Amino acid sequence: MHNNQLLAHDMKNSKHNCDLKSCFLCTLCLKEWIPAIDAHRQTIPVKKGEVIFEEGDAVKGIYFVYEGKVKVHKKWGNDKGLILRIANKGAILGHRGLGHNHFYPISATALEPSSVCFIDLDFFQSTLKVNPQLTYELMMFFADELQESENNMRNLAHMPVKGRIAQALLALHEKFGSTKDNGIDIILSRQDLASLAGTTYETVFRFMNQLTEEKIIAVTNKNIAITNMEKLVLLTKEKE
Amino acid sequence: MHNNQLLAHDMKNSKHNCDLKSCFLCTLCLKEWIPAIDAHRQTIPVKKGEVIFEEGDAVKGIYFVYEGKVKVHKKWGNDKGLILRIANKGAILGHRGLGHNHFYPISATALEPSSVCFIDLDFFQSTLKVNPQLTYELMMFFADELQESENNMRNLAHMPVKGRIAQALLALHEKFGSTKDNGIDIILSRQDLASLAGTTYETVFRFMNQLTEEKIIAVTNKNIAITNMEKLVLLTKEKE
DNA sequence: CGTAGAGTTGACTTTTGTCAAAATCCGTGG
DNA sequence: CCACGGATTTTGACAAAAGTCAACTCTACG
Repeated sequence: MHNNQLLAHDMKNSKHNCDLKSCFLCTLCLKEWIPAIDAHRQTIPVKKGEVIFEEGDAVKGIYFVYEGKVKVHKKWGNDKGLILRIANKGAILGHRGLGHNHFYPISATALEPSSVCFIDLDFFQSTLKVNPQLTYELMMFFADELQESENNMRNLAHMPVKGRIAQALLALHEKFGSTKDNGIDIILSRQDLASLAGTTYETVFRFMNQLTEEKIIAVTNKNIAITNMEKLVLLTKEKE
Repeated sequence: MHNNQLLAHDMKNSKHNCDLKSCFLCTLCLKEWIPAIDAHRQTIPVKKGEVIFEEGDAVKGIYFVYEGKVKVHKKWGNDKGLILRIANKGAILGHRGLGHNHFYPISATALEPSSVCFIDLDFFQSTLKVNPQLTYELMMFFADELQESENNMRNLAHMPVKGRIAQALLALHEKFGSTKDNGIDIILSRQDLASLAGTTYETVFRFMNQLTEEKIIAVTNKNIAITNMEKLVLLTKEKE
């Protein structure tokens, strides 16, 4: 059903009718700029597992997630990595490519079939120039992201793995909400979960088992449900 | 000798004569705004070890470092912590207090006798409003900081302690340069070094010894000199 | 039906943190 | 100038946490 919306978007691009709430840019840009945005926008469908851009690529522009979920991650060696965040519908992507380094410092890979909107850098920067309010909001957004990132840094440095996994699960629950059967509304491989918590596959596996035995979570068919929020929260506090 | 400059600053604040290069705001603000800045600026001397603001404090404004070095850190429990960065002369401080959370997410503590400039939030925000260029630069600055922070995150997650310490030493050398006798131009307690590398006191201690034995660094009177840059760099690459 | 990738498990090693105790440095007041 | 108390430094023994490796199973999917 959102698909229709997207189609409408692409078909008659004379009219700007994307869901305002789902696009950072749209919610903030000037009314008179909207037709220009439509002309410069490119909607790109991405398959599950498809790479949208990769660490080291030259920055060509920025993206917005219209539909689906996209992981933003950094590589480490060839198998390991770290997921910095998961971009949901409406999120901005590739903004780390602003700044003075003109290569993406991170990769973006779709976790599910998704649809992203691409806006080339030149145009985006002109938009920023004519719209200080947008620049201001973007700055605030960066400030918030920086805070979050630094929180995560501290956790990574001092919280034991178990706590980090608990934290990751709580964050996912917070961010993606739950389905009717109370499961977190996202399906992640154990590998991705490991990358999110900054640990290894096997370690995640074992702790997930342990959490299940302790009836803190319940896993049914790849879907994780939190059954004892209090205990999970406690785990993030341990050793504080 | 820079002291004179600061004194001049305070004495006759009708004239704006701080070293432009040493103040983020000054280098970017509008000429006509400068007298207003002077009127709103407050130069504050801080003693070594003195806390400039603390995690959880309400955000009153932002700071610039005129002179000295200030660590920006997050607490964890009552003894441990994590140093996020060390602000040098000219650096902005407390900008993390922008964003939507109106409490500082971090603390700032002077590492040496320093002098900081305080600008209240209201005034700073009005400056941003009349000066989109400043907002833009600030956004870029945030983008850069975010990149750096996320780099550090990955390192914290996957680089072994030895590599992180090596990394920290290299970063310090890069940032603070060296004195004539080739030592890194900053004096840090082992505890601070530990917090910077995200590890414990004793671990830092042992590795510093090891690095000294391997003739990679040399420590004389609290001052650390890198004597074998190549090997140090190698340590940061291990296991990649 | 076979293969690749994800999940499962156990045994083992290494790294790193913790604790505790001694040694040393340093500023202050006598 | 010295003695004192507190902080920092130094060291060792030990424990726990977490990663590595290897093998085996399951499942989806062409």
